[in-house]
Amino acid sequence: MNDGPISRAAIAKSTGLSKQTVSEIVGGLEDAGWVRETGRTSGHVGRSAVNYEIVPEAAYIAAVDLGGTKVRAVIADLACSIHGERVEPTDPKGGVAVAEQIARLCRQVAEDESIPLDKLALAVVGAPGVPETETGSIQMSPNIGGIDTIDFAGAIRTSLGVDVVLENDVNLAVLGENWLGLGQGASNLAFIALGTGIGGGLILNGELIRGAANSAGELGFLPFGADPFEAESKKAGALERVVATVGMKNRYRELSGDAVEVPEIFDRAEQGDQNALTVLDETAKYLARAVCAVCAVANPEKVILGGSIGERSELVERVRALLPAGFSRPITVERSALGHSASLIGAAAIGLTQLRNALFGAEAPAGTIALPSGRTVNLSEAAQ
Amino acid sequence: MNDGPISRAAIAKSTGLSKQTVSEIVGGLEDAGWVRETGRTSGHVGRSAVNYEIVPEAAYIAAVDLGGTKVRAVIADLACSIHGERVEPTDPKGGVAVAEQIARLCRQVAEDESIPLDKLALAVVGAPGVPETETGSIQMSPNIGGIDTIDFAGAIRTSLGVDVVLENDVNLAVLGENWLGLGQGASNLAFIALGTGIGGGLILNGELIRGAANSAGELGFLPFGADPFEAESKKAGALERVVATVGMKNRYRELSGDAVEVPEIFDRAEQGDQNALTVLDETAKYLARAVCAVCAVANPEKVILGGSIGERSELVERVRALLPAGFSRPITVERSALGHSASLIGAAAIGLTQLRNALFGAEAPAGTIALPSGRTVNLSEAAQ
DNA sequence: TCTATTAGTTCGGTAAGGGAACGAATTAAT
DNA sequence: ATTAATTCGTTCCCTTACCGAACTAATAGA
Repeated sequence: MNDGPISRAAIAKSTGLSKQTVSEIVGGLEDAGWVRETGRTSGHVGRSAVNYEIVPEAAYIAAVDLGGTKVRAVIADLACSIHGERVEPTDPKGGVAVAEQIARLCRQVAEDESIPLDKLALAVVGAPGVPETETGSIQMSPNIGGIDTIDFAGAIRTSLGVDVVLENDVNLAVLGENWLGLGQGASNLAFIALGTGIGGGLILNGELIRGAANSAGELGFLPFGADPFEAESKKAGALERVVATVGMKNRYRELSGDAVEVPEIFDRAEQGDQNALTVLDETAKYLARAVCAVCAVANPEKVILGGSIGERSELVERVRALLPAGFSRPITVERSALGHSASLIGAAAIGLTQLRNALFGAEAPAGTIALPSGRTVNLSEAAQ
Repeated sequence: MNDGPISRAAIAKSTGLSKQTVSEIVGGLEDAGWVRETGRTSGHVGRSAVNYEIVPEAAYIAAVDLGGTKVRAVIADLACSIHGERVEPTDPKGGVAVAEQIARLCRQVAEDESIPLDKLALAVVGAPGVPETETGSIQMSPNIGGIDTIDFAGAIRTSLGVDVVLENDVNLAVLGENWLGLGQGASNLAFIALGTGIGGGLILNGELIRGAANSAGELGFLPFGADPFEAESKKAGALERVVATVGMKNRYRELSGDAVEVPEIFDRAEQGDQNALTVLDETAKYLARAVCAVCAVANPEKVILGGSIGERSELVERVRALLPAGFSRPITVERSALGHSASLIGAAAIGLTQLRNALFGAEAPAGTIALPSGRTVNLSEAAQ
């Protein structure tokens, strides 16, 4: 379904439904307040047509990106436009305190934008880790305390009064890129996020892949980098040990003796520091191998790199240069277009898809997005 | 849908359809000859019910397993029973000759079993390599000559006169294991076949994963084993170079000086040959890493090992022993229950699913199987 | 003003299925 | 043997979702 003013005749043409069926459906939606008239066509031969548009303020969803350091919340309307935004440092108390912080942020954004809370249909919360649907908790999320032992989704739900969906942030990122980023139209897409850790999000056959235990895309456990059968690798993941923040810092200290943060390593590399360049080269090599692994297993059309480290063009270019040597078929690698907003946009994608499927007929299976891509400019603009 | 004699009332209960709807549908199928009455229930309180069963001989599909050395063809009826089997060495002329061989084998099996050819609805052909839907050819299949440049599917189709579906053999194997093997009920399942090469088949979200270019599961290109960015790895695949038949033979020759075949290596290992044991240990380690890689990316519920090398319990046990050291969550690894028949059974699964969906309503998306698992004993028996 | 063209409605019809009532057949209890 | 309880299967009518054809309405351009 495409958005924007559209006449019933045009809907009939594009959907293949007959004119009177479309008239009936549109009539129903109009009576229910979901769509409204918005002027008429003119200019071409023949009778002018009445145009309809979705009533943006008919329903809203909240999209939340919960990170180890920051929480970010926005509200999106039915027409897929963003309204307002709030960012705060993540409450260090963790657990219920974070749940309440998220609920409060959503309420505040709604108030900022004069959106009545009862029009809020759903909140989608993205976070690092493995959300457990049964318990409502989030496992394996070391940077946010106490959310692995409580019904985190339930706590937000109780405080905010709307349904809550939890999803892994990298999974959301791949949905975001699929909707508004560089993966548009791809039904087989991978997103690899490299930052504090390394994680992957996968869309295959047009659907988000979560795996049997919601832990598909745990690329940190790819069996190379460090020795995969060593005790330390069992905890941290063989690849994650060497390729993510800690691994890069360690490696640079090994080479240079300096204990510096990752952005500093990038800066020094730019200034020609040989040790920093070595670290980047090595990291790129590992990242390239991770890309190869994902392609060997899943064969996506495109791999998008993101995360605070993975989105650095220094790395993306190095990876691009390495890949032709390692794989028989060419692999398309892109730098994330949405940056750190990919997850937030993905959260909006899930929420809006669910909402719109409920209204306009649920043709799409869960984990698939079918949203208009044209008019959602302000979401893309919100990206950076 | 479950098979076996079943009353209309029971169908109504299990499908949720109303009784009269079921009566209408069953009536239609009976008129068309797809189902028939088969006695009545008795024993419990209440009126006795008329039972219906599928008419097995109403339609058939052919399942073909095309390998580098042998072609195997069977025919399955609508009730999922196997009828007849023929095996032949693969025609070394390759190309059209093989297509005609397959068509002839199918005709012969049909004749053996007095099955009229016009009841044959479909032939599903599994082969190593990457089938191209657009051209009907099979790419990357070095052991069977000339099938990458012709319309192989079309050639079979022309000669046999029925629709032909080509599918990768490992993809079929995972479908086979999902239907009648050790992966029953799993909607996230992986099959890794290790033999001449190494390949993986993946079912995620209940659907077969083919990837963007039909080459998901090309595990030979996993970036470890040999140096992944070396020229040789680009052709053969870094992992395939060291883990499959040729790699094992080379490694054993390196260690011992003897150029022997793989089964001989296994025999010598059993007799305590230290070099042979080393080769097995190393191969197991690589295989375990491949399992880890698949689990890190796709997180299947279970990984099934097969192929002439991968199905050896010596390897399966070694892999099982290694895995707990390499992965945070336990990974379930099984030895293929269906052995070299997994692909054939998968081919039957695809064919029968397609056939039955066409008849009984196509609720299931492509790449999903929804077949009865109980009564298909003779297919499982045909396995070894 | 007339005409081609496009928009939208009215009217009837079809396919898939549901709900309720009811007759038919069967076992179990009296 | 009769009756009650239970289950099977049908009949009748309803709803939902859709389509096709004919028709009316509006508009640009000749």
